[in-house]
Parts: sequence; structure tokens; C-alpha cells
Amino acid sequence: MRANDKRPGLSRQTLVETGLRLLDEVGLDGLTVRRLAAELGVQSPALYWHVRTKQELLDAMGDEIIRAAGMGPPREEESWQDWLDRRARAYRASLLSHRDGARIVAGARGRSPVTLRLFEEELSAMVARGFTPALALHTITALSHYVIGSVLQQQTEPERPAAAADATEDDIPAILLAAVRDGGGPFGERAFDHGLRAFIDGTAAALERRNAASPS
Amino acid sequence: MRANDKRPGLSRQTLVETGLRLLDEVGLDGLTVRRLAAELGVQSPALYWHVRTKQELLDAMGDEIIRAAGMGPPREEESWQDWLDRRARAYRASLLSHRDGARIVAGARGRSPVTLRLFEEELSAMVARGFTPALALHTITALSHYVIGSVLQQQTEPERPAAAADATEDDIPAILLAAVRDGGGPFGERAFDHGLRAFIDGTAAALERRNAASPS
DNA sequence: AGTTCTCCTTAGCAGCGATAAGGTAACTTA
DNA sequence: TAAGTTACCTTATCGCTGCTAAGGAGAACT
Repeated sequence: MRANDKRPGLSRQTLVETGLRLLDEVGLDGLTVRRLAAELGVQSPALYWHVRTKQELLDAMGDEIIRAAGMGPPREEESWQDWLDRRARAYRASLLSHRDGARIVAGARGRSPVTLRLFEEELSAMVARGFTPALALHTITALSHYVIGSVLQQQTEPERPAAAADATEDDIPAILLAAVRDGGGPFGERAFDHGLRAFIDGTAAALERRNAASPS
Repeated sequence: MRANDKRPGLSRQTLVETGLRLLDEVGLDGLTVRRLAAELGVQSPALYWHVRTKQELLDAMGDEIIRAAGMGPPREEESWQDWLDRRARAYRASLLSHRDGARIVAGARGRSPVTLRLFEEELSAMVARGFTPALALHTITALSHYVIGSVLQQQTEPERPAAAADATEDDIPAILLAAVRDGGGPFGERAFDHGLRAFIDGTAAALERRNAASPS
């Protein structure tokens, strides 16, 4: 039974791309090997020719999401503050661009050599702008953790309405309610903005402190 | 076959406690309903009398981890900076105190009413110290996201040695290597400290900005 | 022409979360 | 005290999961 013939054959890259497309349809919990195989018009064990385990596929998907963010060192004329801001937003956008994107990336174990090399270039640029290697590393990882944490919570689907219903409107605490009203909720753009700016400003302060101690 | 009789019967709380203990042994991926039932000396469907789904159990475990952090509003004489610092560290310690603790909490959907009430008290105290409701909410959630993101990455077990081995020592970028050498790695205490302090300092700046615009 | 290699197939395994249906002991009620 | 009800656990089973074993068809080498 080879109905729709003339398939060009699978490839690791095809799996990743189709996997990401399917992910948006069914979510991470619905993304099974069989379902992906069906999407590719193939039986499920066929996938194991191109990929060792399902986790390896998820790792590759995570790496692809990171790659799509287009990270890398700052432009020549760009301040590190602007660059960090831009980088964090691009990362966030990339995670948000796929359903359960943050879960995928957070669960992925390794980064590809390419990603690693970009990372090194970023550190290098930061050192050129006055960071110590350790401070540069801490800054980037801390920022990444913040972005991942934010998107992860944002993409966690809210509890079932039934559970939320037994707490009536009146039970919702007043200040929280007010905050959500004028702040746009804990997961919106504005909440993210505050954390991002605070972190960058605080990093600038740390950098000045460091450079005051041992000026260049 | 009722060999070891005289068990006092299960309870929802017992499930949560034994679940957390078992979690430390086998990890989240090894924590199955059957395994937990065996640990309790019972057949697996018995658990469904006390809990509707496995997810509901995980939610309760997550809430217990949060509860154990002992959060709540600042003490009377405590500055909000010190309190925020203390709160973030307590939260982190609680997540770290159980294997895959961050994954559990991140995956939990609802917070108990008790947790919610504590949260409201925290917001209230912040407003009393000059925060707007929205700024208070954004500050706490951003900080929580950072903590969760940090611990999540820290608790993600490193890739299999086989995969790491094909990149020999020489391939590890120089600056990254130096940063890890004097900075203690991306996931250590010092990396967390930097992000935490930067965030608190940045929040202080935002608060001053806000209060300068419309002074009390 | 014969052999090897690539990439897919069918069949099936162990384990998963969850449900259905039944049994038993303890409490309730008359 | 006897009948009925409820709380809590059992056995059996379902549909699904990731993954492996074994084989087969066709392209590519020799």
C-alpha cells in the first residue's frame, strides 16, 4: 500500500520542521511519534531511522527555535543595553512563536555547536564593552532564565474553568484585581517589559560598580 | 492477600508527602501512579479515590513546594529590597529541595486559596511601601519567573556524556571557559546572585522614577 | 550479476494513565 | 440486632505510548 508515492524521503530536517508545525496544532502533549509519522505519511518506526529517540527530536526542535531567534553579538554601534533588550525580545518572540515553545526549549538538553559559537561571540563582545567574562556569562544566562520563565508561565494553560469557578469573583483579592486591571495581567507585554528593563538597569549598575573598583 | 494490615488508610496528604519523597528517588519521569501506589502498599487504582487525575496530584505537590518556602509579606522593619531578596532565595531553595521541583511547580496549574491570600498580602505590603498595584504585581511575577527559570535550567540534567564527548576540550570557547572558571558556571549560586541583585536594583530605580513623577 | 546499503514496513513488547465493576469492612439507621 | 449505606480498596482491562526486532524493496556499488 504505497498510495501517495513520489515522496522524496524523509530527513532529519523534515522531521524537525514538520514536528514544529504539528506542535502548533496539537501541543507538546499531543505530539506523539505515531502522530508525527502519520503527518509525514509514514509508519512510526520509520522515524527512528533518522532520530535515535523522541527526546533527540525534541532537542533538535528546541535548537531550531533558538536558532530562529537570530541571536548573536551586538552591532558595532549598538550599546550593550539596546542589544540585550533586543536579544531578550527576540528570544521571547521565538519561544512564543510556537505552542509550548518554552517547554520544548527548557526540556532540550544540549545546544548545537553553532549556537554555542554564537554564544561565545556574544560573550566576547560583552567583554570588549567592559564586562568580565564571569559577569558577561551571568548576565546572559540570568536574562535567558528570566525569558524562559516568563514564557513558560505564559504558555501554561490556565486551570480548568470548573476549578476557577468555585472561587467567585468576590474572592479575588482586591489589590491583585486592581493590578491586573491597570497592569494587563502578570504575563502580558508590560509585565515582561518591567522585568527586562529592571534587569538591564541593574546590570548597568553592577558593571559601573565593577569598573569603578578596577578602572580600565 | 492483605499481608501488612493495620495501615491507617490513605489520604490526599499522604499521597502528596509520599509523592514528594518518591520524587527525590526516581525523578519526575520515573514518578508513575503504579510506582507511587506500590510505595504506599496499594494497587494503583486506589489512588484515584483520593485524587481525580495524576495532574491533580502533581498540582498539589507543586503547591506544597511553594507552601514550604514560607512566603508572605515582609516584616515590619524590613526593607522591601531585603524582603524581596529573602523571598527569592527561599523560593529557590524550596524548588531546589526536591528533584525536578521547578518542573513540578512550573507544570502545576492552580494555586491554592491560601497561597493566593499570601500573595495578596505581599502586594498589599508593597503598595504600602510606595509601589503601584501594577508595579508590585509585575515585580513579584518577574522575580518568580526568574527564579523558576534559573532552577529549571539548573535541574535539567546535562546531556549524555557520549554527546558531550564528541566536542573535545579544545572546542570549548575560550571566554566561556574563562567565565566558568572564575564565575562558577551558569547555574551556581553566584550566577543567581547577580541576576537577583540586578533585578532588585533595577526595580528600585523604576520605583524612584515612578515616585518622582507623582510624589506621595 | 551479485552484493551491500539505505530506508521503510509489519508485528509486537512493556509500560503508561485511567475506567469499570466488584468486594469488604465499618458506620448508620430502625 | 439486622438491614442498608457508605468509604475505600481490589481485579481486570482499555487504548495509547515510546521503542525494538526482523524483514523486504529498491538503489548503489563491485
